[in-house]
Order: sequence, then structure tokens, then C-alpha cells
Amino acid sequence: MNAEKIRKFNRFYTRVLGLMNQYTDKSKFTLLETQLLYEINRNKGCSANDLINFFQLDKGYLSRVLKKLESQNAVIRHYSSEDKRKIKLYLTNDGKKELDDLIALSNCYVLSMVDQIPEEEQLKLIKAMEQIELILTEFVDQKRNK
Amino acid sequence: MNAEKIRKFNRFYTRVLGLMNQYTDKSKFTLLETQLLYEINRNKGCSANDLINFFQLDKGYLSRVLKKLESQNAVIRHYSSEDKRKIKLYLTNDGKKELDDLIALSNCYVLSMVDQIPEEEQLKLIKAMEQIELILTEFVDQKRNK
DNA sequence: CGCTTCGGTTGACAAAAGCAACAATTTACA
DNA sequence: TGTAAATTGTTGCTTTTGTCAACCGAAGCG
Repeated sequence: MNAEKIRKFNRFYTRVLGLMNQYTDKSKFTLLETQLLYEINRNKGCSANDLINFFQLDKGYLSRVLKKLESQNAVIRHYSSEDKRKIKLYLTNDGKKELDDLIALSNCYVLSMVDQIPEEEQLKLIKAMEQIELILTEFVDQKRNK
Repeated sequence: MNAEKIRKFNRFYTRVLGLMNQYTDKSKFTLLETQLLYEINRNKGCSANDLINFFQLDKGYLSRVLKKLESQNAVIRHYSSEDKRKIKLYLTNDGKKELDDLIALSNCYVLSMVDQIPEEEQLKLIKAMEQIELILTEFVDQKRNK
């Protein structure tokens, strides 16, 4: 049955992620913080609410994490002029630099796992990943927005 | 660069997993507990240490989680006769039943995400997943054992 | 206007996870 | 053999992470 096979992959890839995410052990940022920095940089000027929807977080919790990131000088908030309730989030220059370091470190961990694989196998791997993204993307977005 | 593409997939699939794992919200077991039940059933008579290595858990933490699972009558421990430090872990009949329910529920969530996809696309999806497992399996095992 | 919704903050609390000290075995090896 | 070192697991304590509900000010809307 297909569901079984997908769950098998899920169990497998959960452990792959565990290994590849170990880079955060070396960092002063947690995995969540890293993901937030990444997303804030990708979606410049996004609101806390955007992040809540994207990552499915509790708003109280996120509020605190953002406060911490701000106190660490990685993120800055500007109140939106159109809607004074909303906050627009940006990385500071420091934050951008931190993120670049994190990305480099993350790449490093990923490569340590992958660069022993022959070139052609790596290509197959990437193709397979892109295939999965292609097929599942619409459902992720769909589920997220409700 | 390949690492970037893999990290993109990782970010993507992290969110897929978040959605597909929501089944645990409906359960009296947490995600970790579910994974433990699954692994104890798969690897009957395994020790706490086996689980620590497999899931990379703190041993103190695992000890408590197992105690809880035992108090819930899902897991039973037998002291190993060869090595009196070691404990052999098994599911109880209740635990096996709970696990079966969890698996059914999990399948349900996975299907809810996947069954809108045309049959042939589903097949491509599974093929891609199997491809990834094939390519990465040895590295997961390798990393885990050290 | 007054009511409701929305975006975000705060306090209090619960759950999850990590750390270090410890006990009981087992293993290694002098 | 005996004893130090390593292994397996437990416990107390702390920190981190996450949840819940009450709340505030702003915006939408009849």
C-alpha cells in the first residue's frame, strides 16, 4: 500500500534530517531560530503572523523567540505604516552575516554526508528530491493555508 | 550547488513531515513515543541503549519515557539473562494494539495528503522516495553507529 | 459609534529535553 | 585473580521549549 511506503520514507528521512541538522549544535541559534532567520531573509518584511502560518507556531511562543532574536541583534522590527498592529520583520546586517555563516555550516554538514557518493548518484538523488517537491508542493501549500 | 538543493528539499520535507505527523495530536502518545513503540515492535527485545543510538536520545530522558510507556501498559521490560545490566523491551498486547491503531491513523493522514494525486504521480513519488533511501541508507547507518 | 476581528504581547504553566551524579554489572588487562 | 575502566540504566535537578488564556491597541464593519 502506498501509505506504508511513504511512512517508511518518512521514518527514514526523519533520521536523515536529524543528522543533517546537527550543524545547529555548533551555533548559538537553535534550529527554529535558524529557520526563522532564513524565512525572514527570504520573505523580507514579513509579519509574525506570516511566520506563524508558515511554521505553525503558537503566537505567544513566536513573540518571545522574535524578542530574543531582536535582543541578539539579528532581527529588527518596523511597525507597518498601513496597519499599525502589524510588524515588519527584517534581518539586521549582523543577522544577515549570522545567517550566511549558518548556511555555510549547514552546507558543510550536508556535504559531509553526500560527497562520498559518486557524482552520478548525487544527480539521481537531486532529481528524486525535485520530483518529490514537484508532486507534493501544491498539497503542502494547500494544507498550510487553512 | 548540490548541497543547496538538498537543503531546499530538507526545508520542504520538514514541513511535509509536520503535516503528516499531525496524527499524533489525536493520540495519547507523543510522536517520540509512537516512534519508540514502532521501533520496539520492529526490533523485539531491543535494549534502551539500542533506542538511544537509533534515535540519538539522552539516556536519562529515554529512561523516563520508557517508564511512562510501561506505566501505560504499552511496554514491558525483561532483564536480560546474559547481561544483567541490560533490559529487553517488548510491546505488551495492549501496546501492540495501540500501535496498530496509531499506524492506521498515520496511514489515514498520509492518504489524506496523497490520495488526491493521480495514480501515476503517486507511483513516481514512491519511486523517488525509494531512490533516495537507496542512495542514502548506507550513510545514515554509518553516521549513526559512531 | 459600538462590536468583532486581528496582530501581537505577557504571565503562568506544562511538557520535553539535557546534564551530572550514581549504582550495578561487565569487561579488560596487569 | 583482582581491580580499574567501561557499559547500561536510573534518578534528581535544571533548562529549554511549547501551550493556554487573558489582555491591549488597532482595524474592519454594521
